[in-house]
Amino acid sequence: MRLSRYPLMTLKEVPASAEVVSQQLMLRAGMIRRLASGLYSWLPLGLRVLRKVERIVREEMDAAGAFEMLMPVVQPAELWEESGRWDVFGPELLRFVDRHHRGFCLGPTHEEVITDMARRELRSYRQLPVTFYQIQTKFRDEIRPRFGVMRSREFIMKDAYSFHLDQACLEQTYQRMYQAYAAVCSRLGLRYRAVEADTGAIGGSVSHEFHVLADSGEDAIAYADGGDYAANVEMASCAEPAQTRPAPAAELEAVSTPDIRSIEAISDFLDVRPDRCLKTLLVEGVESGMVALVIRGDHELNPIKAARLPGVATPLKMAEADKITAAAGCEPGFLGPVGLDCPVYADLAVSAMADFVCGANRVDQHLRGVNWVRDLPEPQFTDIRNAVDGDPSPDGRGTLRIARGIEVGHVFQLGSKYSESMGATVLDAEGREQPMLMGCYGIGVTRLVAAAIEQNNDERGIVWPTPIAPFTVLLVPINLHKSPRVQDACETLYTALQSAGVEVLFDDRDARPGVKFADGELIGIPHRVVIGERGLDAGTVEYRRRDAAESEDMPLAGLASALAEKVAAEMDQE
RNA sequence: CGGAGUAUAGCUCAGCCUGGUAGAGCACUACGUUCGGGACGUAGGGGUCGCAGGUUCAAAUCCUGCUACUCCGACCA
Repeated sequence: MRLSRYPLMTLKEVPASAEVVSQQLMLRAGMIRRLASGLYSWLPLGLRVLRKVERIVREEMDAAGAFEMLMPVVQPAELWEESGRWDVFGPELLRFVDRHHRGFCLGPTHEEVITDMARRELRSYRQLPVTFYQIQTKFRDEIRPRFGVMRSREFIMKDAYSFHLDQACLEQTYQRMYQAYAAVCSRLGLRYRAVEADTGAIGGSVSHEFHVLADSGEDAIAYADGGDYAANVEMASCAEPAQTRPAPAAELEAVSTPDIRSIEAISDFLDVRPDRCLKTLLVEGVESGMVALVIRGDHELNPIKAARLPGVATPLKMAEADKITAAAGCEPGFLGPVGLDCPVYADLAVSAMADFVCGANRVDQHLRGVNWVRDLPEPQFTDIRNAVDGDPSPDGRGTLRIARGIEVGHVFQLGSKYSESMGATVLDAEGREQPMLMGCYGIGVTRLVAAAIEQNNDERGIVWPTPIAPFTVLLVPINLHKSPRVQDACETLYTALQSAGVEVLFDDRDARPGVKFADGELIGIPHRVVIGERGLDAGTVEYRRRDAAESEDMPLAGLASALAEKVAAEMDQE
């Protein structure tokens, strides 16, 4: 491609609205432009990358034995009513009516549509197992779209759905998909982790998320440094504390703590460490009442674990301030479990605490030297906190570390959730009707592009992994329009690279070299060749990898094939 | 949805407090000089100052309402 004819739309300045590097660089490199909140156009340069990611995903899906198809973006409301999700999905589902007043939605995912297809077309166990996938636009009316293409309302997803007669078969395909996802991530050149995950709105039992590691990631993941355990922090279970509870040593006493409401404040005020304090939270109960959740002062409540407790409303909802005052007789800052008239759950770590500090359920007062059994009955101890760095791994092997991740993929064993509600059955070998078991598997294709940038950039711009770079070789002439020798050498090399199948970008613009170098680095082309009079005298050109600090000379003779080899070697680096 | 903030040229922003004929840098057009790390000169084009109303002789500037966007808290590929 000749750059003089290519619509390269780079920006010198960072648009004010962009907050994460991937978004800044995608805008600056001219990959995307914003149309409205959470809606982006892909410019030619960005689309080249997107298509490459799609191609890799497609290849891995095909290799895993899945069949590509394409389903509509617009879906009829009836299907969603059948599965029961029309009422459950919430405002993220963009709904509308057509001219005949029939209800529709924009597909945020396609379980309903594929299950409808499956129940019509799959009648016999002999047709199973089978997996279908599509690479297609999804729409989710996110409350707050953020980070550019990373969390947009319209995005491209690869979604796959598998159908089975029995659990063993489902597990087999699940494993195969899991492997395919791992292959996609490594072919893309990404550092990633697969972790156990919550199933959320999609439903089902077993699920794993694939996270690209990046500090800007919205999720926290926990992984063992001495074993295989890895889970989303939402899911990571916490073991019972190793140490047993010491015997009470201090007297129970009430202390005046005027306007001291947070754990931090009370810890400073009384000079006790936060891990000697209790944090008491009131949440809505299943019926009108409330439930108290007690965790150690330095820990965080895990809302997913808490919502699973009997008697606690799902999803978890913190009690309103006025309800707390009515029930406990004080404001939220002074809550404690002593004398509280409602069910109390305390975290496992709390069971090992003695002589602790907690709120007195009276304004401006806390208790210190509090002990279970002696001062108040033991509550039910259970796991309700987030795992933290340094916790022992739940499987007993190694210590947990916490890292930030961008969720780029999610695989689920759905079981019969959709096939039962929508009547998707086949006849088994004995001629009996059986609901099919299903798996579903999603990859955020547009998000993968952003995640790749998030992980591969420097102060000058993007540093593309070769397999998804928009072009693989950048050809920069010096004084192209004045030197016939440079012009000849460039034209020859350009043609040779093209016939060697290399995606070469030839910067034949009438611009100064600095501009060309800056643009080339911004858009992240992995290999750069500079051709000038200087080198031609010696029969060499200057070569530099995008991620290298220094340039090196390469002989002009045989250059095209040497470069083609370099590129090919990096194309498939699993 | 709650809280905070912003809206002036294609982009980044100044001007607003203290009302008086719309500004800078970058980008764009033309010509010239320049040409190995985002050059320079000269000349240009481009704005109903988010929208609507009000106060005033006079509003980008003060007041009211609306809209859009951004940021902070509960969802997800």
